[in-house]
Amino acid sequence: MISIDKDTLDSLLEKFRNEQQTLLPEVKLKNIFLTEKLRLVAGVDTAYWDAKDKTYGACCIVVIDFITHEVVEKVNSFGVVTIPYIPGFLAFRELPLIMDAVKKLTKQPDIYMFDGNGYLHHRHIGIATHASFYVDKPTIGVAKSYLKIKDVDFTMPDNHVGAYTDILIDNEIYGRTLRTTKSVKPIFISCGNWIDLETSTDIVMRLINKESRLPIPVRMADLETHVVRKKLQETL
DNA sequence: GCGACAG
DNA sequence: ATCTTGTCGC
Repeated sequence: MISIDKDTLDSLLEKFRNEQQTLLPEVKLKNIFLTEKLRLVAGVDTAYWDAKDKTYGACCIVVIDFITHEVVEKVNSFGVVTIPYIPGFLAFRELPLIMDAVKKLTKQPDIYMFDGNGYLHHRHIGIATHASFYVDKPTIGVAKSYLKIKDVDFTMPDNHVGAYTDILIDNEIYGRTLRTTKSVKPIFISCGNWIDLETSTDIVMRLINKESRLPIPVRMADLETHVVRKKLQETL
């Protein structure tokens, strides 16, 4: 339902590329925290629907206790979404609602996990990395499918929990596939910012249960967006 | 023109 | 992402 004329879209893309280029030098793939001290992990996801010739979005953030896996807090935001989905520019579509939700948090997460890529991006600024500069916390990218970069495919990991294969492009590790559940498609993990890939993988694996191949915070945020959307479709 | 395409 | 039921396999 989103329609933008070509010139407007082109100028937007130009602006988006510049912002990604500007942020790139600030990305640091080193931990700025101790895993042993992690307490609150946030999962972020967004759902969409069309109504009245407009596209709406609902963003949910679920904060989980890293040790007990208890839900510590849930917040959401919603509204009209005007930026279309463009592969490689997901952050520009989702960040507005994400930040509206972040502002409602009363607890401050130690780390955020996003539904999408981080460093595993043609310019290394996928949504997880991009969002880190706005939430000012370490982030991890967790994607359910692979967005091909420079025509490089990924190698399927072995069929056992914890198996992984790194995604090497131009002699650099962009991210990795990770088998979180046996006989289920792997997910794609990548650093967001201020964290390394080993730690990202470790944190994700420690938040997996038999309910889903996705880590608990992201899975719960995903489910929550569906609940919120249904409620809003009946109300609004 | 055709295929690809995080969410 | 979203539209959608049953069904094959571990």
